[in-house]
Amino acid sequence: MDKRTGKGRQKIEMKLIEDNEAHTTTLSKRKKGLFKKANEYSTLTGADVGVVLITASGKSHSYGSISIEKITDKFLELKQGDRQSDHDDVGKLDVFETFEDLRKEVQALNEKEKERILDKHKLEQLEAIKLWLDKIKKEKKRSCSIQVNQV
Amino acid sequence: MDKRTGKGRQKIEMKLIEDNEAHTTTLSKRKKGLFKKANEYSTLTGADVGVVLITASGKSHSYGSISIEKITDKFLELKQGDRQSDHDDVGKLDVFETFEDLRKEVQALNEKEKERILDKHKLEQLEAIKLWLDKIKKEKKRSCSIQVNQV
DNA sequence: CATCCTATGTTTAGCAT
DNA sequence: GATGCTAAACATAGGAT
Repeated sequence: MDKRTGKGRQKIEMKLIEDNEAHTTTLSKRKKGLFKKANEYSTLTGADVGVVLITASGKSHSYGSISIEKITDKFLELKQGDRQSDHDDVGKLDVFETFEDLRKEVQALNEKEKERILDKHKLEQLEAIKLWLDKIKKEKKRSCSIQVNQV
Repeated sequence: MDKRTGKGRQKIEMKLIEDNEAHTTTLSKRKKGLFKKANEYSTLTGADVGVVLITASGKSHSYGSISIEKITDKFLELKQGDRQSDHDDVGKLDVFETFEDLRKEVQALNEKEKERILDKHKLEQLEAIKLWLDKIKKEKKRSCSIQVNQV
């Protein structure tokens, strides 16, 4: 057979694709590629890396540079004892820090002078929540995923 | 400077590299790329995907993706104020208990510049990571079969 | 530190086995 | 399903800003 008939990689739409037979291979390849990237990152940096996939059908698959249990334990441990929040040295979004900040602010609002503390900054934050909710309401379709970059 | 002097991507050895300044950017890029792959996989398959990195220095970074429906459901559920629920992490209930009250005040002051400080992205991240953690906890509770590939 | 750029290494969509 | 192939899409090392 002519080996030159390959069409080469095609661009695909970044949205939910049916897990039909035609796509099964592609998805399998991507999972493999994802785990490979995780492994490479671990190798290059020496970091412990864990990847967990929970499929729509409820099956879970994971990759761990050590065991995924150890990864999750470590992670939860870090989160639990995390008050100092010094887990971000590459400028990524610190979700927990953000959350803690937000929570503290809200508690402060509850206990103290709401009007005073409810300054422009916090208003904008809350406004963002509102905007997000509105946005979600509009987006009825799934195919969207949420990203998290944490500490 | 001549823009055409770029050397292009070079092949690197797949081994631990020192996290010196020269490599910091590269590693940061790889982390970003890894998370992007995870996001793409989630988008294409609809699976929930979580990635955790724990660096040698003990700092953690993570990515998580969850379907927009789950995010929405969870968020609305939290908004309703289920105090008895066990998804008890870092006091998020406090946040949502006061959310409605605060939101009203926000609405009253609706004419502020909207997207500047805490963008909705961060909140999405916040919710997603917490949901993922909840999911992991549940998995651990049920002793659900998480497949592990040790390397 | 983030981001842009280039050139090139790597991944992978679509087919076929 | 896994593997092999091609070629286009994509990721990224090195360097500059």
